[in-house]
Amino acid sequence: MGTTKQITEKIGILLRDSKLSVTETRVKILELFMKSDGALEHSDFEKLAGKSFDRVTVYRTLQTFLEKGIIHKIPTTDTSVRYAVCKSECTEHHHHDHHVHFKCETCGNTTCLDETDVPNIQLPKGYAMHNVEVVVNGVCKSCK
Amino acid sequence: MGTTKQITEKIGILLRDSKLSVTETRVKILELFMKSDGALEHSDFEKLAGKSFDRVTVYRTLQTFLEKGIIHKIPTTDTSVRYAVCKSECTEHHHHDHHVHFKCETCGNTTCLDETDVPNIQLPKGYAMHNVEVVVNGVCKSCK
DNA sequence: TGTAATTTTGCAACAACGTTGCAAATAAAT
DNA sequence: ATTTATTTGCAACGTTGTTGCAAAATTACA
Ligand SMILES: [Mn+2]
Ligand SMILES: [Mn+2]
Ligand SMILES: [Zn+2]
Ligand SMILES: [Zn+2]
Repeated sequence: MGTTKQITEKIGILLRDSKLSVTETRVKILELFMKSDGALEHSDFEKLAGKSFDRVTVYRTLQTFLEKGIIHKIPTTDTSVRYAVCKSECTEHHHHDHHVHFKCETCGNTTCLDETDVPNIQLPKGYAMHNVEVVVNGVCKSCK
Repeated sequence: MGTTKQITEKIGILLRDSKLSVTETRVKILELFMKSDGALEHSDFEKLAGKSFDRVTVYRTLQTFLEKGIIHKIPTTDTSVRYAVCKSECTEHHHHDHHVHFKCETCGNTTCLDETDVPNIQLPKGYAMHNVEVVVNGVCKSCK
C-alpha cells in the first residue's frame, strides 16, 4: 500500500489525471478509501474524519468521483449506498468493474473480490445485457 | 393471473397460511404486488393507492411480509429498497429466491427472472457463501 | 352472534438523510 | 500577484424512516 507520503502523491496524480482540482477534502476522502479494506458509505466519512468536513461536501465529492470513474457503487438491500475505489481501467466515460462483491454477515464489511470475475449469465430471449452486478453474502476470511 | 375475485381469495389464503390477520391494508398491498409486473418500492404504494393508507402502515406491512417470507428484497445502487413477491418455496424461516433480477435502464422497471438461475461462483479460499444476489442491468423485452 | 382479547392502524412527534442556492474561501490560470 | 474559475460551508428546506400511544379493526371464544 505504500507510505502515507506515497499515497498522497498517488492521490494528487489521480486527481490531476481526472482533471479535478486537488483540494483538502478530496485528498482526505481518497485517503480514507485507500486506507480502508472495505467499501465505505456516506456516514463512514463523518465517523472516520470527525466533523472535519461538511456533509454536503461529502455528497458532492462522492458524486464527482463517481462521474470521473474514480469510485463505483455496490448494490445493497437497504437504503445505504456503498462505494469503493475503481481499478485503473475505469474512466469518466466507462466503468469496468467486472468483479464480484462480498458482504460479510458477521463484520458487516463489504469488499471487492477483484480476482473473482462475474460469471456469464444466459438471459431469456429479448433482453439486452449491459452489465451484471453480483453480491455474495456470507462470512469473510477474517471472521471465520 | 386470474380475476380480481380469484386474486382476493388467493391473498386471503396466503395471509392465513402465514398466520397473519386479513386486513384491508395487507390485502391492498398484496393486490398491488400481484397486479404489477415489476418490483415495487415504498413510494410506489403511496402513488398507486393514493393516500388510502398511512406511510407508517406501509413500512410495517412490508416488514411483516418480509419476515414471513411473502416478499423479498432486490439490491439497488441507490437509496431505494425494492420488493417483489416470493415464489411458494419461501417460508418464514428461509428465503429461496435463487433467481436473477433485471433492471431496465429504459423503463426503470425491475423484474424477477424466475427462470434464470444464479450461476455458480468460485470464491477465494477462506470465504463462506450463504447466498448470491445477481442484478443484470440492460434493456428489457418491452423496451427493445 | 356477542363480547373479550389480541392485533393492527393512524397520528403526532421526532431523527436521519439528502438537496439547493448562495456567499466566502480556495485553487488554478495568466 | 492578480484575475478567473472552482470548491466549500452554511442555512434552509424537503424527504424518508422510526417510535410511542390511543383508537379501530380483527380474531378467538363462549
Ligand atoms: Mn468493487
Ligand atoms: Mn425476485
Ligand atoms: Zn467479516
Ligand atoms: Zn424496460
